Amino acid sequence: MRRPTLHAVAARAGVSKSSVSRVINGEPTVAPEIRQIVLRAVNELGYVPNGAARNLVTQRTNTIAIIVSDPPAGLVSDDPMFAMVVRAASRELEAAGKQVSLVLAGSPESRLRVEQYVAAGHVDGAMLVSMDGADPLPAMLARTGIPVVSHGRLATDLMPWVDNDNVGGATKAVQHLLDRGRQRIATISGPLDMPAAQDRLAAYRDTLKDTGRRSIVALGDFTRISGADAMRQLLDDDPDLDAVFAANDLMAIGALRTLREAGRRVPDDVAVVGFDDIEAASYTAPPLTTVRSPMGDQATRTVQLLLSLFKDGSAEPVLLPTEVVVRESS
Amino acid sequence: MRRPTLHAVAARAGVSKSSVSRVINGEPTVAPEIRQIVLRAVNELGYVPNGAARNLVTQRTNTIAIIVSDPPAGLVSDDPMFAMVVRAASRELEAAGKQVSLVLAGSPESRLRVEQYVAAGHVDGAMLVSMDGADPLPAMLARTGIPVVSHGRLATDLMPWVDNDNVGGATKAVQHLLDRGRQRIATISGPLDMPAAQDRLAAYRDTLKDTGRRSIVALGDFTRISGADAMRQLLDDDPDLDAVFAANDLMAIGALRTLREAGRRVPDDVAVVGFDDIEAASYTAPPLTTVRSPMGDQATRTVQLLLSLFKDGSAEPVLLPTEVVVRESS
DNA sequence: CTGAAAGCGCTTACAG
DNA sequence: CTGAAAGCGCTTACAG
Repeated sequence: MRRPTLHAVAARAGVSKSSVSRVINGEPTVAPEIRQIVLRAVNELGYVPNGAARNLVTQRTNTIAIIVSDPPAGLVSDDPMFAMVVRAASRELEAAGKQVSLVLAGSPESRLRVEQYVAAGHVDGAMLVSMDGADPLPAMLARTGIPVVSHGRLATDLMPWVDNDNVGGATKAVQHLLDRGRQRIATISGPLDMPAAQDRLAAYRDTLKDTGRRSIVALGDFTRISGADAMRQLLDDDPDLDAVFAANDLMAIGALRTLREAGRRVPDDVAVVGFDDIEAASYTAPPLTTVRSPMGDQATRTVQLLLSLFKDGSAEPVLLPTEVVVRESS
Repeated sequence: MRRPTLHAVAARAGVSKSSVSRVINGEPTVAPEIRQIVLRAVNELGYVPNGAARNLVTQRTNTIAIIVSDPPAGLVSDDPMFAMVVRAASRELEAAGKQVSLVLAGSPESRLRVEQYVAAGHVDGAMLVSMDGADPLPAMLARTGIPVVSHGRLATDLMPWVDNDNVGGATKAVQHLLDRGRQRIATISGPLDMPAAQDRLAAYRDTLKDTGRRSIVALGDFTRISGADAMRQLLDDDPDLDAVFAANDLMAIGALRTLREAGRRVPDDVAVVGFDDIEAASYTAPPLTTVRSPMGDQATRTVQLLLSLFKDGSAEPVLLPTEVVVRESS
């Protein structure tokens, strides 16, 4: 059995399709008795308007794409931040009556698919998540002309974004370690093609330089295992280090495991500070000192930015303040 | 500037719309020279077919909904399993040329929205994630007549599903603790309206009963904090317990924290076993013994099940084998 | 306030 | 192999 159409409802109610359409869309210029009759017919037939037909004629889809730049290795989507972002954004979009289309753009081919998808008019706007500096996707999407925002600062000035104050947060983290009297403070950096990693590393370097200390840097990719590996390398390079600032909590968790295996006590021998304040940070042994963005949901704000873009046609980037949450690891 | 239409391409190429359509859709019955001309016009104009128009006429959308039953508290989406499921499913669907529509259905209102959304023909099929036994959504969706599968066994027989062998896995976990010589084995259960939690608890009870031991049960909701709380309660109830089987890794992580705070050594005083083998299980102190489904991606299989449903019209439930991964916590 | 008509941008029998 | 025509199911000026 086919689904009933507007035509069927009109026939049953004995009115024109125009009137049915008006009732369905809640237009005020409909006589109460007609509204009644139509609503009854709608209920009796279980009518639901066809989405494709509606999209075609209104030229809108009420759908927003969440486009996540997830490398083949799945670095991004294994991060608890990914789930938080997707959830918070979904909620906010649902509250605004929008549908969510999730697109994981990993390979170059899938990037092409994304472009086609957007160009086909499937979505009214898009939110980019976790784009690295070299990614061609932001430029592609900006070219399509639909409203786009980025969750996370972009290297280029293609669209408004919402980000944590990475520089401020990392500065506070390193300052905290200095305040604790730590002398040899190392860092585990994120992948340097990502602005967040760049900012956190730069802040680390600058803060140490102000005190005349030298930087001790190992490179990770924001995963636990990379943090563990980087920590091992740092201990090799400088066995006397007494503190490490990891550019995110996952790498800090990896570093904690390496320190435990190496017999270093935390925080007695080595203090550890992370970044993000994911839920797991409260459950490490010892619980992890880290940097949190207290304004809460960057993702929620990103969605709001997108919505304001629809309303006002333009929007300014947003930088959310960050703060150190001191626990027992430092 | 409007986007170019099929009509514009036809005009530029000097052929009919039919021919352009055939070229776009790769139909073989097109003369090579016409194909050339059309493709050139497509490129010159940057033509991309309008998705809504296509959906309307073909009565298909090439879109699959991933519908996640996420309670207001966000229990599900904070779970690393959520991210894994979404990622694996997205990949598999993309490989099959499908778009992904992500729907988080928490409140009763949003369930209604989901029904409308599906009834509006926005998706060709759906994959349900983490439905509890009382959820009306599966029945709703089964009624719509579109192909639907469930990631996780359903209490009712409404659609095919893919699940881990929860009973087998939990049985092996408890057996493992018995083999280690543990005498008083407690469990932290998941929420009992979820089939996975029911199965794991039942298997725990049955395995212990076979040895004449009594069950020691505390209730959690699959979150870390609930595991921590439940562990505290278990220690109150039975200070002499020497092992605990948590129904998922997150609760096991919470239990580890409580044990640490209570001064119990793991595994010397209390052995701990989890379930799922999430990445974090390798990073706890000590690393967590847990149950893994080695066939890997339940989500990938669920998508494959859905695709086979499209092809064959029917499909059988799939149960994936599980195995214990022994680490240092037991 | 209501209805007939046009049109959104495609695909797909049907003739030729 | 190609094109003219119908039609997918809606919304929206336009008359009345």
